[in-house]
Amino acid sequence: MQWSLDKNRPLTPQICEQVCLQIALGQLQPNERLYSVREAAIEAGVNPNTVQRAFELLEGQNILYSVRGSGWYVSEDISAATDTLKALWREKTAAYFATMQALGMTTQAIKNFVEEWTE
Amino acid sequence: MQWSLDKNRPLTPQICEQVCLQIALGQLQPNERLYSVREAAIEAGVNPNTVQRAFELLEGQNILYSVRGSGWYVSEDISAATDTLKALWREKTAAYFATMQALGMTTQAIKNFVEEWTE
DNA sequence: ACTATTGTGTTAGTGAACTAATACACTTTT
DNA sequence: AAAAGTGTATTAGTTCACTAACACAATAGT
Repeated sequence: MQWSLDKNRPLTPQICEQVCLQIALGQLQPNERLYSVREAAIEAGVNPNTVQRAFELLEGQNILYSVRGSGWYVSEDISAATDTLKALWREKTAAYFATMQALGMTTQAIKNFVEEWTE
Repeated sequence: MQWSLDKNRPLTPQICEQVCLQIALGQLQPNERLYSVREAAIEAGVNPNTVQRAFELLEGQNILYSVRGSGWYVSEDISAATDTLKALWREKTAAYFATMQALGMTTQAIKNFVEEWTE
């Protein structure tokens, strides 16, 4: 899997998010083995400890599980991953609205601004 | 002026943004004197050095100017402040779109999601 | 003139989030 | 059995953003 990490934001949550997304998109199947902590760290250009921490967080959410000496695997039930992804959408959007309101925009003004957005 | 600062984000840019907004809203008039660095620091619950750094950044953008021994003042021409505010809107929105796309959403999906948003 | 208040500069300390470098135990492969 | 690869744990170092505590110079109010 390929990583696109923003060096200016905390890496650990970014890794969590991208693994969640790959699972939700079906590009990582239930019980499929991930790259090892060391491999993924090299691939993502990040320290192995950071990957380890991210995977442990995902384990706590029942999105991954580990087998000592063998590797990390996608959980049998991927609903935790999709739920987390949806929660992230809401979270990021709420934060965006809060930020824009702090910059003097009303809810309706934000909606109009987004509607007219072209990238 | 009253401050609403999010402890979890860098304080300096937040201070800059809020001063910009107050100027753009006309609640700080051209050549009006701000609270002193020390006063503002107490008011915002922040270290004086942080306020100092924020004001210096705003000075570099021609939004504020300082008079040694006297205080900080709003620039005669407030267009820099309103320009900065609009730039911030674009910047935050671009970042939001980038984040949501990294979480698997298309541009159109984001627009729909925002349209239906209720807080 | 005196004093308080101002902007300004410097140095040191803190916490979070990583990086770096190991070491150890367990599996898998050979 | 041996070697290589794995998860896991620990300790130390780094960077960034901010806090903390001053010191100094210029202005304003008395």
